[in-house]
Order: sequence, then C-alpha cells, then structure tokens
Amino acid sequence: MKTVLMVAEKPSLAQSIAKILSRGNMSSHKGLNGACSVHKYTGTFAGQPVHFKMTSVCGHVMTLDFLGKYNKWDKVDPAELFSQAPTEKKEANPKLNMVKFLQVEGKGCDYIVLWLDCDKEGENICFEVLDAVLPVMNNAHSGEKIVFRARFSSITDTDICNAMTRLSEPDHNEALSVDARQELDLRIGCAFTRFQTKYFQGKYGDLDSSLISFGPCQTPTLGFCVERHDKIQSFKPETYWVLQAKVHTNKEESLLLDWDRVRVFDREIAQMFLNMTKLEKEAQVEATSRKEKAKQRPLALNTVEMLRVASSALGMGPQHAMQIAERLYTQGYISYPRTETTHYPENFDLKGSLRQQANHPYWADSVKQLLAEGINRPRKGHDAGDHPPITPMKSATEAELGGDAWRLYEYITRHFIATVSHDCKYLQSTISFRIGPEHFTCSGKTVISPGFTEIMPWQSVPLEESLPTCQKGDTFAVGEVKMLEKQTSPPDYLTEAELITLMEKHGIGTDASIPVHINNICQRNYVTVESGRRLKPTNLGIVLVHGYYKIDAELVLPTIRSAVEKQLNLIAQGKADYHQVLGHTLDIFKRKFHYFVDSIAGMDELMEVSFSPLAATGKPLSRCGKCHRFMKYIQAKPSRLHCSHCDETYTLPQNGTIKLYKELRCPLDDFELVLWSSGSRGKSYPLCPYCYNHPPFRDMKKGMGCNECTHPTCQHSLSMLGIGQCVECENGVLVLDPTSGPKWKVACNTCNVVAHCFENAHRVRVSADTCNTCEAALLDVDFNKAKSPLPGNETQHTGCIFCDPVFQELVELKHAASCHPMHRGGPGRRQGRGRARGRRPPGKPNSRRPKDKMSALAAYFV
DNA sequence: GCAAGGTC
Repeated sequence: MKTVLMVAEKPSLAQSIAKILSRGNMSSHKGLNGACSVHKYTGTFAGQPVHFKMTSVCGHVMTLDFLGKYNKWDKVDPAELFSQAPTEKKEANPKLNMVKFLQVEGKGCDYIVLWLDCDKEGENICFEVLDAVLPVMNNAHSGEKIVFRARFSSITDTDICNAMTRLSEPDHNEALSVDARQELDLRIGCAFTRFQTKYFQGKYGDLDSSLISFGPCQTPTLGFCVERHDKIQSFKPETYWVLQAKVHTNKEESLLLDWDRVRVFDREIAQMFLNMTKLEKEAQVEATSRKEKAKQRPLALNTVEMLRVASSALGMGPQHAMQIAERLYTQGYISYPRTETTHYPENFDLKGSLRQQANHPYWADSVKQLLAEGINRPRKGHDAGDHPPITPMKSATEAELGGDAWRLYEYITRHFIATVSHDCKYLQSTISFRIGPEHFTCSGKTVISPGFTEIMPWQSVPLEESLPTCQKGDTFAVGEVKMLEKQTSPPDYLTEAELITLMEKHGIGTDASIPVHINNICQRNYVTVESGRRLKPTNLGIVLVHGYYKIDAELVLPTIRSAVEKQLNLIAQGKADYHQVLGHTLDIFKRKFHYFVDSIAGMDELMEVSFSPLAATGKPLSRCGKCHRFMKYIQAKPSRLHCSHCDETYTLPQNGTIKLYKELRCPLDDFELVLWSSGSRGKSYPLCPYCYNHPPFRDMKKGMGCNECTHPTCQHSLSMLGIGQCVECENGVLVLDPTSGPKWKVACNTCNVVAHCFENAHRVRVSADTCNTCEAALLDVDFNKAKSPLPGNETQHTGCIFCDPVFQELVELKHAASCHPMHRGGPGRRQGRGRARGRRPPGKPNSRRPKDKMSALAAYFV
C-alpha cells in the first residue's frame, strides 16, 4: 500500500485533524524529537487504499540569518547588511531536529498533503516542509503529482473532510511574500540596531540598556507610548465652568440636574447663565422618556481580548498571561489560546461545554439556570478561519489551579458562560427640565434583567437611585443653581490594554507576537510598567522616539509596517515580482539608513541632555595596563570598564557583580584583574579586562576569564587551577575557585556545574601531581586542627577529588546531581582516560571524555 | 548581542 504523509502546523492540530479524518480510529506515537506525534490510520486516497501518516511541525522549520562572519559586530559595517551580507536559512529550533524528523517520517512516502495554517506564514512553512521531505520521498521526479495542499477555514468535521476532498496546491507567491518579509525585517532591523547600539554605547555610560534596538513593530509600539507621554507633557489645563441645579422631589429628597450646555470656557458667560437661572423658583418638566436598552453579551473570546482583560482587570502582563494560557491549554483546561476568531463554529457543542460547569462551586447556579431555560444564541463574531474562540475544556477549581492560572481560567470560563447568556436589559429614563431659559437633564438607569452581568459582575450596570415619576408640565421646586469652576485634566499614560488595541488597529504584530513586542520595549528599558499596568516611557525611550521624529518620522510611525505589507501583498497576489519588490524596498530603507547615519547628531543632541558621557560615568575600579590610571567601572547595562585616558572600553560579563581582585595583575598585559561573581550560591572567577576582550592565545575566544586561560604559568589560569574534565558537559573543565574559601568550590568553566567541597579547610591548592587512576590534578587540602574532618585528626591531605576515598565524603555536587545515573558499574570502570586538566597544546581540542565517565563519577557526586 | 514570525 502507498503511504500519504500529512503535515500540520502544530502537534495539537495534527491530532485534531487525524481524529476527524480517521473517525477516531488511529494509532499514535511520539516522534524522535519528543515534541511532535505521528498518527497513523488507513483509508483511501485518489481511489486506492493507503496508509495515512499525520504529523506536524512546530511553527516555522527554518529561520533566516546572516552568514556567520557577518554576525561579528565590530568587523562588519551595518550598511553592508542591506545588500552585500549574504543570508542563509538555519533550522529555527535546532533542539527539535525538525528536518531530521520530517525526513525520517517522510522517507518512502508516496504523497504529501500539507495541512499548514491557511495564512501566508503557513504557506511559507509548506515549502519549508517540502524542502526537507521531497528529497526522501518516492516518485519525486516521476512527474506524477505528489504534493497537495488542504485548505480549511475551521477545525470542524465538515470543513476538514471537505478540504480533504478538494485538495489543491501550495501557493508559491504567498510563500515568497513571507520570504521577502523575513529578509526585510532581518536586514533593516539588524542594520539600525547595530548602528544605534554601537554609536550610543560608545558615547554614553548610563543608557541602562544593553541593546538600543530598532524594528518595524517594536519601534512604532514604543512610538504609541511616547506619543501619549508627549500629550501629557504638552497638556495645558483649561478652566471651565458648569451650572448645576438641584430640585426637590419631595421634602427630603432632591435631584441633581446636568446642564445641557455641559460647560463653557468663559467665566462671564457662565455667570450670565447663572444670573438668568438662579432666581427661578421652579423647574418645569419639558419631556420625559423611558427607553429599554440592552448591554450586549460579549463576543466569544479571542487572544487579543483575553490579553486586554488579563492586563486591565487581572493585572497580568501579556507575556505572562500567554504563558499561563499555554499551560492551561497543554493541561487540557482551555482550548487553543492563540486565535483571532470570535465566532463559534456551527457544530460547536455549547451545551456540552456549559454542562461541564454545572457543578462548579462558583457558578453552578447560573449555569444550571441557563441549561434549564435554554441558552442564548451567541452573537455573530468574526471567523478568521484559524481556531475556535478560547473556551474552557473541563471544570477546574481554585485549589486545583491556584494563583494566576486560576484567575485566568476563571475569567475565560465566566466569559464563555456570558457569551451564551442573555443581554443585560435596563431602563434608561430621562427627564428634561427648563429653569428660566436654560435646559437641564437628569437621567438614570434601572436594571430590568441582569442577563450576562450576573456571571460577569464587573460589567454590571451601576445601581442608581430611581428617578421620580412625573410627566410633561410638572414642576419641581428649585433648591439652588450653582456655578462650579473646574479644570480640564491631562490624559494618563497608555495602559497596556489600550496599547494592544492600538497595535491591533494599526496591524502592528499578530496575536502571537503582540506580547513579545510589548515585552521587548520593557526589557530594553524604553518603558516601565507603572501601577494599573500603564506604560511610562523612560528617558531613553523618549529620546529615541523624538530622535526618529527629528530625523525621519517614518521610522517610528505605525504606517511603516502597513506600507511594507502592502508591497508584500503584491507579491502574494502575484501582481509584483519578488526580487523587484525586495530590491526596491531594501533600496528605500538603505537610503533611509544612510540619511539616519548622516543625521545622527540630531538624535545625539537629545541624548546629551539625558545621559552622561562614558568618561563621566562609573566608579574607579581597576588600573589600566597601558596607562596605569584607574579605569571606571560602569555598572549600568551593559556593564563595562572605560579608560578615559586611553579612550578604550572593555566589556565585562553581564548579570553578576564585579569587584577588584586583590590588585593582582595579569602577567601578559599588566591590567588589574577583576573578580566576576554570580552571587554567593553561584560561581565566580577572576578575569583580565584586556584578555577578556582581546584573547591572548590562539585557542581562546573573546569573553574568556582566567578560568579558561591557557597561560602555562600564571597562578590564576586554567592551567594552574584546572582539575579535570567536567562531569556533565563536553568541553568544560572543573576549576578550583581560589576565592571561595572557607566554603570551597570547584566550578566548571563552561556549564553551571558547581561542586562544594572541603568546607572550613583553610587552604586548598591544586597540586602539580596527577591522579594515577584518572589523570585529574590532585588537591592539597589543609584544615585547622580543631575543625579537621580528616581521619585521625590529620590536618593535611593530598588526593584526587574524583578517586580519593577520603575526599569522597567532603565533596558535594550541586546543580546537576539529578542528571547522574546512580551508582552504576563495578570496579574497573575507571580506565584512566581523559581526565587530564586543560594542559592541552594550543589549538588541540580537549581530550575525549571516557565513555563511562558518568558512571565513574556518580558514586562520588551524590 | 540584532528583526519578526511561527510554536513547545
């Protein structure tokens, strides 16, 4: 029998589609990458019996990047990124081994049906899948048609079955438009980001962002926040006046009336109106009205609305909310959380979903009532053809989920119940009055039936005092007419929910990427999240946006994205040539880039006002090896050392603390060493600021500290402090941390393995001798007499940290203990290979680790 | 170290 390979965009869809097509009659197993499953069943295809094999990818298989050498920031002029720098497709997530997986599953298959999402990205992924799979399939060159595209607009039985009977072909133009988008985003984003970052970080010491990024989505997103900031700044409060009248409805009660003119901005005119009314004794009823109004039940929930409510009502950021939603989804509590659709599919089992909630401690009553009286038809929403709206899939309690997961689940469930509830009905009553020549109104709402607001109490119509019953011609006594002086107030900072709305409206990002863009501008320190999840731009954010406005406003306007997308759509529709559009658009942005570079002084003028030059930033810390003056340590991101005399900047490892290391100097360049530490429980190592930036030996790379230095005799080097190969990672060496006593540590110079050892020893040294068994360097350990754990109260012992039975008790491996196979193997398992420390000749890779290394060490590191 | 788009 022939085999048909079918590929969906994500594992969950592969499963749903296979279930529908096989009528639940399939067998499933996990693929080699652990993420995707393969569902098998038999059926007919093109009139013949076949095996079906349904699987999926995980989004894009490939991603676009520059060739390796163009990723060296100090070697490549960003301007080259517009045309010269070649790009290549790399596997998007190497851990998933997607190409290999597809080839294993696709080998020997006869036909392929592409079930990727029916949007441009999905069309592009079709071709990524084909690139991987076609070479290993049968008949790829026979001329017989073997590639098919299934087009579906919802995940329902009818739609999926119809798609299967009406297979077409993947659309190459749509895929090409995505290729163009990828290349534009990459070239433009990276060129501007690298240029800005290098330019401003080379001048200022307190920007507090390791990256000054630019992107066609993130920059306009920031632009929205700064635009609101500017409105607040330029706001001039204006004084205005309003008339307020009070009438008595009976002896005790009175009613406040609103002025029909609302407000006037001229005091004298307000005064004139006041004079015309204040002596009147009666207010005449001119008209009354009572209208029944409805507050509509919500539309079915999509991602963007969920994120808005999560931010504004639950105080959860979009990124965080999505993480929680994904967890709820994978645990089966809610349906797929990334969707634009607000319309339930025709066959959606609304009652079934509702019944699951009928015994929930919080909303059983509302649900039971709905089931008894009949649910209301949901409002007609938008069907984007992606996934059904977000709904609960099973009942869950607060105790079961806890914390934010529960709060999000509760909201999703209440929202779902609300969509099948009735509208809230209320009565809007209005009474129009005349006092002298002026007109006033009073209105109030009374609820007739709460409908969905019962399950969404935060949406209820506020309780108001009911209005008196009266009719045209009635009169009421006027209590008083007052003139109130008020001031217009500025808008507040943009809330996250408002920002999401703006982004959606202008087509900035997608439901999946909106949280990422917002997160980006927070992480880069362009905005901070204030109370009420309002986004307040920082000085850096403000200066950047104002700078773009000064030089080229298009760089920050939301239209930058839509303009490019218009061009891309021409490719997708086959109306324009891919190469022409790409070349043309790149050319425009290349010109913009050069103009930006030439005009950067305009942005720099703004930077100068808010930030301090490198030379004026930071505290003196360690001495420069060239001029022997103190260099300044700049703690703000990215942390670095700056020698103002030599005008040189030396980058440092990030995310840790930097201290002077006992005024010790590097024997190669005379720079004073500094000590980097990731905290008391983590690791620390000394480094030479110069060597860290300019590796001294050929076998060293940029960014290496003394614990990776192959200097043969320096007392801080790997050669002198290295003990033996790491127990976990391939290339790491365990190195004694000479600063760690009395809680001595031995840490891997590559991964995060740390061994705590010899607590309270007053001296630990790495000996020149090596272990006869495993070739690791021996350790000399001295204890004080009173505290010695050594047998016979000895104070000194020399031995191998891996093999010596005395040391076995005194060493404890942190971080990685759980990864070790426990006590495997017997005697003779250590064959004395490859434990030599890093005394390898330059240029030669580290010795291969012994096959049974793990088991050999397990006994010692538990 | 960079973009934005998929998704785990």
